[in-house]
Amino acid sequence: MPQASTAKASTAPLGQRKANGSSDHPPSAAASPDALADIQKGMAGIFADLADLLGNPSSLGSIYGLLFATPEPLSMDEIVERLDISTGTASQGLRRLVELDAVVPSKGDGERVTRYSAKLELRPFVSMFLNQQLLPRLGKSSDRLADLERALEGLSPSDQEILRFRIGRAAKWHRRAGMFLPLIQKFLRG
Amino acid sequence: MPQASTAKASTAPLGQRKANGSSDHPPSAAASPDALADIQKGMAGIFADLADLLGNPSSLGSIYGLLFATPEPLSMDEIVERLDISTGTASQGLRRLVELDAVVPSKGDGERVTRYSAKLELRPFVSMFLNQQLLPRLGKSSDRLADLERALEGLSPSDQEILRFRIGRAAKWHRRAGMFLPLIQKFLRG
DNA sequence: GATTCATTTCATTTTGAATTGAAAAATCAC
DNA sequence: GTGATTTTTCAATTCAAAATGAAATGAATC
Repeated sequence: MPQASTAKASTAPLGQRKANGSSDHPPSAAASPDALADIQKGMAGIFADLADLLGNPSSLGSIYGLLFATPEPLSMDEIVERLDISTGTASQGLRRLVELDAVVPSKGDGERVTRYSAKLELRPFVSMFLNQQLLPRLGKSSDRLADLERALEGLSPSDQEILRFRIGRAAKWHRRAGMFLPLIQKFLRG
Repeated sequence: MPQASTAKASTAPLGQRKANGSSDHPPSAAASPDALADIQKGMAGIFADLADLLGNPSSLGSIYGLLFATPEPLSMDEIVERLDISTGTASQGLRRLVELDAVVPSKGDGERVTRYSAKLELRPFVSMFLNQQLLPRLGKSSDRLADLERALEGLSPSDQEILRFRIGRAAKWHRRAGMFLPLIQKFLRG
């Protein structure tokens, strides 16, 4: 993975947060010059890893993580700047996240730019994986196993017995996995 | 899971992703010149995809699939030949599979070569993923979330409130995931 | 010990998904 | 409409992971 990930003290593209000047933060301990930026970076990193784990480009996760940790909606430009990614990556990533219903675009009144904010349920992020990666693949594998079962006929009787048992085992496991997925989905929901 | 490979059509050195060897329809009678080889190829392909899905090199799956569909143990050379992979890949893949307890090596009497056969439970293959990919990563993310929670103190009160809520949400989800994993493990076992 | 074959190691190469970036297209203000 | 700005598209590039293959190592036999 090129960049993103591994939250660290950064190479600084995070930079400024508008408004806020510097006047008000009376709470107890003051930490970084810009604690919010640090948190945003951290979240971007965490979600980048998650995306990667689920087989998605980590940039998807970075963008979502940034939005997740940002109170007000951000424009694509701001995202590009803060994450130090290209416009292409941002554009495609945002499109995908909107499709997944993990991020919401909004265009305020006479505004020219579209701004994006994260939906706060994490489910879309995971469901996306289950529905778009796991399910289709399991389905395809099951079909292929069925094909193999049919191909058994061409074998010698002894091989046929052995292989029938083994293919059956694999098929059974697939079925089992296919039954658990919806269960997991339900669990995520509740 | 690192990559999402989405089965390729061309340049397919590893386990034949598509069944269709050359003549694949005679539903009842003997079809291919070597039906066993076809089934082995098919299994290699299926497990290659599974390995890929779980974030492992697909060669791991190819090897396991081949062994799974082979009645008698195979030597490394035979594996190299049948899957058309390099000795290096075979050596490392076998080592890993043995570590995972998914494959068993054996050296018969005065034999010179080590032969390998697949354990028929599929669990090791999946547990490996859960234990080596998911669990460690979730653990790391949880730690990082805890760090972020601590960093909240540097924020303005309003941001602090918003972010505390959001980080809490992410943390809650992590905890939830952490609880489900063992449950899934148990399910796989039963 | 010397020989032969099996296996591991690891520097190099390949591969392919992710990313870039600049040009094209779309969108909006006026 | 024109001009200015935002967004999308996509060929080219990048880069990390996977695979290669040959040399080094190990193991068994005589």
